[in-house]
Amino acid sequence: MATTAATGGTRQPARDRILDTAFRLFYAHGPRGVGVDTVIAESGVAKATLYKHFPRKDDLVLAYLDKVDQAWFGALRAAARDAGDDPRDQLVGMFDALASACRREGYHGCAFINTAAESSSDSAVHARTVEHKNVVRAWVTDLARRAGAAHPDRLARQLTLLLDGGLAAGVLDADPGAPAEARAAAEALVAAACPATTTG
Amino acid sequence: MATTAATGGTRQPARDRILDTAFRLFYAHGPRGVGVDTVIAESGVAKATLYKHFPRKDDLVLAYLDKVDQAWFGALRAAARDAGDDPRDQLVGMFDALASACRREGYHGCAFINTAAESSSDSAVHARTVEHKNVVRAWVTDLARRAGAAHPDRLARQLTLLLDGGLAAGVLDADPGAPAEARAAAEALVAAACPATTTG
DNA sequence: AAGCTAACAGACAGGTCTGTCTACCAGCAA
DNA sequence: TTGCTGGTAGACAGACCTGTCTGTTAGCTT
Repeated sequence: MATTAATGGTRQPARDRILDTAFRLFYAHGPRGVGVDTVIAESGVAKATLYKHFPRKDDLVLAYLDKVDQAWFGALRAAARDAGDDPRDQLVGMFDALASACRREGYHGCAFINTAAESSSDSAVHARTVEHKNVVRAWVTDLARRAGAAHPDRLARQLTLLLDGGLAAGVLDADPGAPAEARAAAEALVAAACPATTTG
Repeated sequence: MATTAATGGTRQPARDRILDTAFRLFYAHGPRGVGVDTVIAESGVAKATLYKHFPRKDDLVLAYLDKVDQAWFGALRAAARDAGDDPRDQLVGMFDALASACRREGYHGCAFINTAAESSSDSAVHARTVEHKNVVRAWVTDLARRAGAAHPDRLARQLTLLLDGGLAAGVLDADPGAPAEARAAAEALVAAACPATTTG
């Protein structure tokens, strides 16, 4: 009857179980749509334990956003890396991360945008969202610079607009038209902004 | 002390007052972030009156979305019309509606995306959002066809992606970089997709 | 064996939410 | 006068929310 061995062996630490559960529930219903009690019940944790690791619900929400940041930014970099060595291909290749995200069961759009939508503009959530988007855009800008874009910051802005638009549109229809067209548009914009130097 | 003449003359009908208040509050905080009691207090209406016109809160939310649809779609068409007679200019000109929306005090992103984010995928809100986006995209597709685009549906998809991306990004930074760059990207995509026939 | 840490279990307070209900009132038409 | 329509005012039920608190237990270290 030992609780820590109930599932047969070493269980995940309580903090990880809380965060994993919050990640799943918050993404599906929005942080405001999930009560702390539900997180507690589904993660099999005591209330005091949750409030020990995350004194306010907002702390849990921020930790959730950090987890999302790692996952999404990681997926973007992986997709770019898989596209080859040419930075121009990488700029287009990162849209593969968008396509596979939209395909995923239970896809519900950009967690940052969704969470920021239910928060005021001076909240910590809003600030964290701005920061996330800036980090991603800075990375894309660097890629655009290495791709030889005339105005790397402008190209990066355009591509991240397409990315955000694709994240939003991916919720609304099941057909993969949006991500595919986002990638096509990115190809056109990259081609127009980056003079081809290596191949004709 | 006559209540109907308290503001000095004929007051707006109760239904309009409710809807106007809901529009303002729902957009600012999200429907889930605004209680029915707040709408009642701020619109100066009795609870029974609100529930007479909108039996469920969800009915009020849908009416709110319809109001948003009229406003936003109307602004898009007006911006396109103001851009001149050439459909290619109109495709780019509609991005002026995005820019002025983002500039507006209290801008908080796309009401449809924000509301859908806090609703489940089988909700009426979700369906209404899909419908709205489809109507707008159909209109853009028609514009693209008249602009002589090789693939009007593809161009329309790309442009609406930029539009949605711009709506999302406009919440996050105050500087007008996003809408301006969305317009610039639209120009490039339109130019690439529509062969110039009238001018050289 | 003793003590510490981390977790479990769950009651509780105080507030907010939606939606229903009773009771009253003003204006208008028959 | 009578009755209808549309509105006001606000109590109420029942559920749910966050956050606090008391008490217990398992495992590790010394």
